[in-house]
Amino acid sequence: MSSENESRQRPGDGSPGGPPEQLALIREMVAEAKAKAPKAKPRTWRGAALAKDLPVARVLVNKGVLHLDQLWDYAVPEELSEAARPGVRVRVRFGAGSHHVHGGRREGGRLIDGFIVERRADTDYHGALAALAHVVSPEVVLTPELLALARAVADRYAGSLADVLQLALPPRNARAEAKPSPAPLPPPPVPDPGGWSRYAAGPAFLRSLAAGGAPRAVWTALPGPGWADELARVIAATLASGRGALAVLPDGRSASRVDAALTALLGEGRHATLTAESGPEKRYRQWLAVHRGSVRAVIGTRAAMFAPVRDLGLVAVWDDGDSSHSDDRAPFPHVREVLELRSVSEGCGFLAGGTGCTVEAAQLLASGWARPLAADRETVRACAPRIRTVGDELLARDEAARAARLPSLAWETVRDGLKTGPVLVQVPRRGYAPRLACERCRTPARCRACAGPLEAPDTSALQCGWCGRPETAWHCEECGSFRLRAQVVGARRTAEELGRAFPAVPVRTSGRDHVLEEVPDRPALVVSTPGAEPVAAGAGYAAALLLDGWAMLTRPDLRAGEDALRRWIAAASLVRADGQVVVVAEPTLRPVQALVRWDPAGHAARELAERAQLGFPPVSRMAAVAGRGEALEAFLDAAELPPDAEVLGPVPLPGRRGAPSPGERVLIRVPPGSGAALAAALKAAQAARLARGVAPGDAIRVRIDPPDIG
DNA sequence: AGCACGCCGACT
DNA sequence: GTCGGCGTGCTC
Repeated sequence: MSSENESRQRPGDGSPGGPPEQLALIREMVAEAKAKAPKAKPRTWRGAALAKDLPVARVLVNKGVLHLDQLWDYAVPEELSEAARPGVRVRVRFGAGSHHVHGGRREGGRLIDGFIVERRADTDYHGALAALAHVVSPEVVLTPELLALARAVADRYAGSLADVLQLALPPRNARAEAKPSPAPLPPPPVPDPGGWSRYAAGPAFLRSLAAGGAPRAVWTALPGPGWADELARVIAATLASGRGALAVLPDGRSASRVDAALTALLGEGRHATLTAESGPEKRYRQWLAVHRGSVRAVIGTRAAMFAPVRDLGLVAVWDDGDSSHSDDRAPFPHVREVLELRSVSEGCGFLAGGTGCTVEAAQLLASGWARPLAADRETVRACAPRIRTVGDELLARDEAARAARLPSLAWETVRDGLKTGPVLVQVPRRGYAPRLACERCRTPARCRACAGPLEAPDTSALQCGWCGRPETAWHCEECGSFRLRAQVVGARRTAEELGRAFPAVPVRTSGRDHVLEEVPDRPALVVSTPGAEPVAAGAGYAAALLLDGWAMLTRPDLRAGEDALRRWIAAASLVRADGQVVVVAEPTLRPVQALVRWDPAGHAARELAERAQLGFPPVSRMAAVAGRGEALEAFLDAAELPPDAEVLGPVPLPGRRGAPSPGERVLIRVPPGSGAALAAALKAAQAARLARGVAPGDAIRVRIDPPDIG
């Protein structure tokens, strides 16, 4: 015993003469001995006045570590009984501490945050309970709905409940909490369908929401700026039923468009915007206004997917293919998946909308879980600009074009477009890593064993990026060619040269570092990377040029085709209906053809069928498990994976220059229906491993639905 | 992860 | 006998 313990001796202990360390030790040993005996009744340490009613609080401690992912019982002192309601934030002592008896309380461990989940009469714990240290605030923030959602998300992603709650609940702010939230406004009237009358099933979807129904749909939005107003109308229709609504958008720009549309439709005060841009106090104030029910509708970016909207009638996600819908913190939940869970557990409507269509959304349609909201072909043709393609073989043959690095059709389109308005030029971002593909027909080179992407770690050898199997005799399955190619052209330079070619016209750029919101309806060249395209004032761009399709299509990613199409469609949607679009990409490729026909949903459906056949996500569920060799091997041996799980790899992970090797990675794939079992097995294995304690260098990283499958 | 426990070797 | 090494196990 140290002298520190001496100073902690209880004042007025009644044994002033005894050696304090030894007395403390004896007391502690007695207490521990008692603690070991099984007991039915809750006990706390002598001297603590226990709450008369329900003296046990089941607490979720705010520690993300998986092996502590469980509830802990604490004694409720009488003076905290009133405030210690289920759902409030508390502080508790947690951790193997010096178990001194002090003032009749057990002390030790550090004070950490937690939430009361339940009040109970008794405990299953065979030991003396520590007491709640204090109730942080009387605000009931962890509602049963939110707890159930967080649990479902934690299970889905093999993560801990505490980690999910960290994403779901903004940090408390006392000042925001002290202010009362305004009284809620009465439900607004049912809106008229507006642009929804362009979709066969649109008006019925609105009517169902307004009548209290829970319809589920995948919405392939028509090109043009109408989508924000249409999204506002489904929210208004849901509010009209007396229920709440939630819409999640990929970025602040798109969120503010819907915000403006909803304000135009319903005025201020009926909705809150939850985006990362607000500071902590405002953020918590907005969250509280939603939680307290004074605001029934939420528009926000991905953290808003957990927004505690009262009596939820509709959840909506816009552009679910955008990568920012995937959270970047453990356990990496995806907005669309979380909203699906909410739709089921809270019995509300669901809408996944976008000008494009993801394979996951196509799966919701294919399974019958959601219905399509799409315009007929004639309407699509009337709203979409004309799309033409220039293959780069043609580019290669066209001498003049090669000199200017631009095919003549593209040149003419830009020149003609600039006569009447702005012209958008979309160029891929730097750092796009192309994958290997057939030199002749551009079919991606895949492993013959598992259909993973082939990679060339050095110039001589080919191997599979998933299972590591070397490939020594590749030939193209499609055309029989034996030659591969991988190449990215200097896209930015092309755009610069384009600017020089039209010296009389201003060139504006929009990219990741500075994103333009809008450009005026005047002739200008607007060079933008995908996702950063400014909206053109008025009816839209006169023309668009989509450059370096090859680079977009050959990224080493399962989603390359889907993603390229999504980005092309998004850019082409900003072009007015009588405008022209030229895409520089091989016209026989499926995403290119889908763009020309303006058929993103058809493309996604075909992609889905193909992935089902090849055993790819989202038809199969995949998990990535990464770590250092021996640790990874031990983890996989210990994990009780479902019998139908297939382990691909391991393959070495690409290391950062100068950093120690990140180890190796396996992909684990299970057929439909075994996803939950896989997540559970990985979570259990991880928990068991962490409970034993491992060196930091031996950490195993588990990720369900890894985003970067080659 | 912490942090304290326990059971072994060198010291006043 | 006592101080302290870090192996191992628990945290309501």
